[in-house]
Amino acid sequence: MADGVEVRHLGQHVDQVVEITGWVQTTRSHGKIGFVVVRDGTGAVQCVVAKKEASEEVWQTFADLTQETTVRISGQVRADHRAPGGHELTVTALDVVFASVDEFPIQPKEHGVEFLLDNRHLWLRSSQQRAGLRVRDEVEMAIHQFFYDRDFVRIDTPILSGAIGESAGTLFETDYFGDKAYLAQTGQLYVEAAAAAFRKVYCFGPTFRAEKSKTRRHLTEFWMVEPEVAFADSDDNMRLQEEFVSYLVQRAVERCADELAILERDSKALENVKPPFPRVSYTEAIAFLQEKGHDIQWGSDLGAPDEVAISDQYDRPVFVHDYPKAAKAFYMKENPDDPRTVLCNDLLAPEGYGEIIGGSQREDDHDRLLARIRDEDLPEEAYAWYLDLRKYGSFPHSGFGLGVERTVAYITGRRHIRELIAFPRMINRLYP
RNA sequence: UGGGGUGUAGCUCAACUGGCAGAGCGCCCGGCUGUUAACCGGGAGGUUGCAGGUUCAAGCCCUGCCGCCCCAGCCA
Repeated sequence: MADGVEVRHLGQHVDQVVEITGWVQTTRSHGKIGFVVVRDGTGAVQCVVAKKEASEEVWQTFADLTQETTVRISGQVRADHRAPGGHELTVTALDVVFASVDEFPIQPKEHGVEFLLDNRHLWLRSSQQRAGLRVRDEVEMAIHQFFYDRDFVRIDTPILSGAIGESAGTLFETDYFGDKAYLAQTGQLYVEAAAAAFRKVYCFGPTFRAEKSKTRRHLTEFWMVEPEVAFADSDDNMRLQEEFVSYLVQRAVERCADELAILERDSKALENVKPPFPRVSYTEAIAFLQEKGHDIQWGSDLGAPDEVAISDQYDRPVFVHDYPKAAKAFYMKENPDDPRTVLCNDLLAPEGYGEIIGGSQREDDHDRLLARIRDEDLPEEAYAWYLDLRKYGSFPHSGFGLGVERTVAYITGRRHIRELIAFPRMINRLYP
């Protein structure tokens, strides 16, 4: 088994006889010549069986193949322009490793979304799904590389916690030895603590929101990367974000050209994604939207159509910064130049992908933070340790959270973020 | 939660004004030596989401319920 060849390396074995293992993607039979396309996880190759040249046994095995049968094939590698991928295999031996005992549900044709999600465990084998998840893998590797290269320390934050986070109504509750525990909806508060230990830190992991959202931009379980930097202000924070997002996008463009082609993503739309990104204050954004006829007043949060109208003005992601205090979380630092607002930013991706980052400078003053916790009626005891960070050598610091699925959806041009996670969790989907 | 849409064969969809429930793909059988979601001929495959109602007659009309999709809100 170990001496087999991966399909992606077939070009190095032209005219040699090699063995491959994989799954039957399609078969086409013509009476005395047959074609079987085999996918091995690294690529797909067309294998040719000619009745005149193959043994009776090989011919009969070929005739019985069905979609997704697991096979082991030996054959001679030939360069042939008629074959997808440029190479094909002239079959000399063909063995069924495991039969595909029923009709494979997912056929090479259109299917409905519900059916595909019910069969997500099988849908993963499709070329566009494979391509999307490959880009995700590249982006995740790029995330770690970016921060490792800049001396950030990765901190793995807890998934189970007491009541702590942004707003209580959207937490998944679970039993914890007779007490209530909640699934994390952010690692931010914990990386704030770690920032005083390592200066530059980030966490990366799943996060859970019990929001009853039913949009193409929401999952109940999604992955988020959250850097936190000591002695960084809001402007430093936005500079880090534009450098970070540009790095992720360019990494995918450079290293996932094949995948983006399979996804029919025009990478020209991504080539402009380089610093600096445009910056629009919330107050400027409201003026712009009112001029465009949107029904919106200073003080209310931006809705999805508002965000689209703003991001449509630019060829790369755009920052909207310094939102009204009331529209944002309790831990954000008040803007000294305009106390109605806090030092924060969203990063809006182009083409209607919406908010891929939310970030802010954190409130570093103990008494102001305590006042905000009381204003919002949050359980003070649960935040005692968080307030401690402002008692023992407080420090200016900023950070942000980037949603992995939204970012990869934007990069790949997929409409719905549920395709960019292997097993999406949504309000009405816990299977498979 | 609100607005809009939708539910028919394993899958994707048709079925005129209420009048015999159909096609393509997949599957099975047969044919074909260069196919690219091959093609040609034949076959099997149905509680039209569920429960009521109107009617000589309901996939189609009415009422209720359920599922799903899209949009909005919430957010990354």
